[in-house]
Amino acid sequence: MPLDTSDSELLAVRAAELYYEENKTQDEIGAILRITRWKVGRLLAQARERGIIRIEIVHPRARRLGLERDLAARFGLTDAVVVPAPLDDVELQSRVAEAAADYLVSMRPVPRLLGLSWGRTLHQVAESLPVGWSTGVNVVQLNGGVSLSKRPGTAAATATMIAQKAGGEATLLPTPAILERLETKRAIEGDRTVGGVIQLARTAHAYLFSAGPADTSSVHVDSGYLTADDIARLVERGAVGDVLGRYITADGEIADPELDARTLGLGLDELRAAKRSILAVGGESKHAVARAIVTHGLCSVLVTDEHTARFLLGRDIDADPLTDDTDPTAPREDTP
Amino acid sequence: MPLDTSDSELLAVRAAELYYEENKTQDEIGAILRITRWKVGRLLAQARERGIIRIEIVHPRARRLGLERDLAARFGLTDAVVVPAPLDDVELQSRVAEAAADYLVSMRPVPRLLGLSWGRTLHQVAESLPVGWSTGVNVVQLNGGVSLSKRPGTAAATATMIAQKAGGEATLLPTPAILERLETKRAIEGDRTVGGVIQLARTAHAYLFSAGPADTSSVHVDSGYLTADDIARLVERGAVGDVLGRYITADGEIADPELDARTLGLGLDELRAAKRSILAVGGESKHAVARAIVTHGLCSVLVTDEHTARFLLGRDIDADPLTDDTDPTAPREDTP
DNA sequence: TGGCGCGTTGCTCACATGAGCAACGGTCGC
DNA sequence: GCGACCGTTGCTCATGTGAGCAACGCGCCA
Repeated sequence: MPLDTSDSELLAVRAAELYYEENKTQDEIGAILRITRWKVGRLLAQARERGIIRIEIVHPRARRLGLERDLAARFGLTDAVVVPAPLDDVELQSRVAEAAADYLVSMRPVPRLLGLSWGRTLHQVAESLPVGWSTGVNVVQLNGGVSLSKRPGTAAATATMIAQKAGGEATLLPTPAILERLETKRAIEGDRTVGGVIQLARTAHAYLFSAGPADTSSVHVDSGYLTADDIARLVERGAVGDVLGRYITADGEIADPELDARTLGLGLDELRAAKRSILAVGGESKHAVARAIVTHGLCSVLVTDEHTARFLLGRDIDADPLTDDTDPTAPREDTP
Repeated sequence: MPLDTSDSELLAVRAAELYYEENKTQDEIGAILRITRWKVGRLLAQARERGIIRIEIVHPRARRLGLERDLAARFGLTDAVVVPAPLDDVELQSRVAEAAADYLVSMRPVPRLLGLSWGRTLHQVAESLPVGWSTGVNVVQLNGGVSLSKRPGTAAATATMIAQKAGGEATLLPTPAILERLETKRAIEGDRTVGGVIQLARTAHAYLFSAGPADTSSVHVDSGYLTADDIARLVERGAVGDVLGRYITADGEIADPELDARTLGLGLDELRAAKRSILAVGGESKHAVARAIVTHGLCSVLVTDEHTARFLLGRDIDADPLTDDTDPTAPREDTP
């Protein structure tokens, strides 16, 4: 039992109880504890510092502003959105998606043309967006997304849903994500319609995309573009995951240039050059690819979960959430 | 997704984050969220009401003032002390003991003579008391406590330790708790010394006692006064536990008058008549006996844990700790 | 169309609170 | 024993905040 602290600490606890649980004024507390109201104020300040008083915001849409600030500062992001991690992994995905949807809704200036990738996460974003989330926002797909096997058309559905809900038009890229032969890819690319879509994608005001892990749970394996063997080969080459269907290494480089050449859609450099590129990614399996993306400037806005955020910042699971330096030296833009 | 609430609720969450995590002023938050500062204040009030903002005092010596107030009101107690329940049961015991010690220290007017029972809990109370916790407080034992088997002398040690630490004298009752034969008990009681101690006990300014469950974990079984069979018989007669060595039923009556007649020490009626009788009891096994005591006026001050408190109030484990009606219609005495 | 009632909004004002400052008291080295 | 120093205390004052109130908009029904 720490004797030196117990004096003021116990008093601080009593003061905190009376202040926060009993809604008494500091003056009243002073009268009860027989100390001056200024001392009460100081005790409360101490209690807050020492973490005796824990204030938590319990809500599915809550965010972690401290982590957001840290992420933005560390990786030079325009913005970051961090949602508290729920226990459930499925819940986590949908919270990230919801947060991304919120971000889209409140984004200013409103992007007249939104470039869109596809995948599980983005489909959830589309579902989370309210009807009429904006007016006249058009959508263009950034990479091919005709599914070869299960769930045909989700890529197209995602894009059209987002556009529809904002009263806009969706321009689809109705091609495979990865072609078997380079010639085929070049030929399709050369097609005026397809070429036009990619050209249009380059003019988008904002990009919204996700990322996939380099493992067999990847949507590319699901869709039949890649086999488990292909993934294993990519991992050998250092791939950590994919962005717009392009597999990258931890260094942010293309893992397999040959494969990449057969991948249809916007290139990584074009993504990197974009002013507003929003990455929505959550879950432990995507930590590595998320790190590759943020450390190499492939996104300007990051929407993610608390665990991923801590991973990216180097302080893993633990780290007291209360020890967030509320130092206003790094003021950020408002993101209401 | 609740659409009607999301408007103000989401806004409230954002406001709460900025207010509690970022230490922004309501005015600043208003500027960020583009609402007036009054609306911010109202949103925060709403968030607090709805339990979106959870404020918790994380400290071993923390207390639950809301429950204390409720207990005092419900059972007509002079005072109540409720400590938050830790996961560990051993920890719980020592927290209750610590709280009882705190209560003793700050009790006003200082009792010049303190009547004392004995047991595991009270021994911990004695240990928790700081040296010099008061000046010149004498202690008198309330019931016999010579252990027949293990841990001889703890009863005496408890009393002397409490007295010593306050620079006072301890008057012991060096007799068995329960006698085998009624005649023996009467004979001992008739002894001038023993009779004098009991007489002295009747003049104590305050009583501090605990309670034991009516099961084989009872200190009476440990000490060899009762056998497991005895306990079983008592339970059959409706016993829920013991106070000052006397087993009582849920109705607050003596479970076995014959046994009780052989039990040495202060009687229950004398305890009930006392102005300041402090019961320190914690743990699930003692819920029943605690209820018997508080519902039948056998104590005027209750020191216990959160679970027991909720049990006594009828709202078991659950019950949102934030939904404590902070209605100041039942003002209580100060217990700094 | 015009009252009526209800919830919401922006305001005034009084009170609660935190920052900053001077005075105090205890401790240490000389 | 004496003065410098550091942490603590009680204060002033500016700012932050909540209660209470009038005005407003809105839906409802006559």
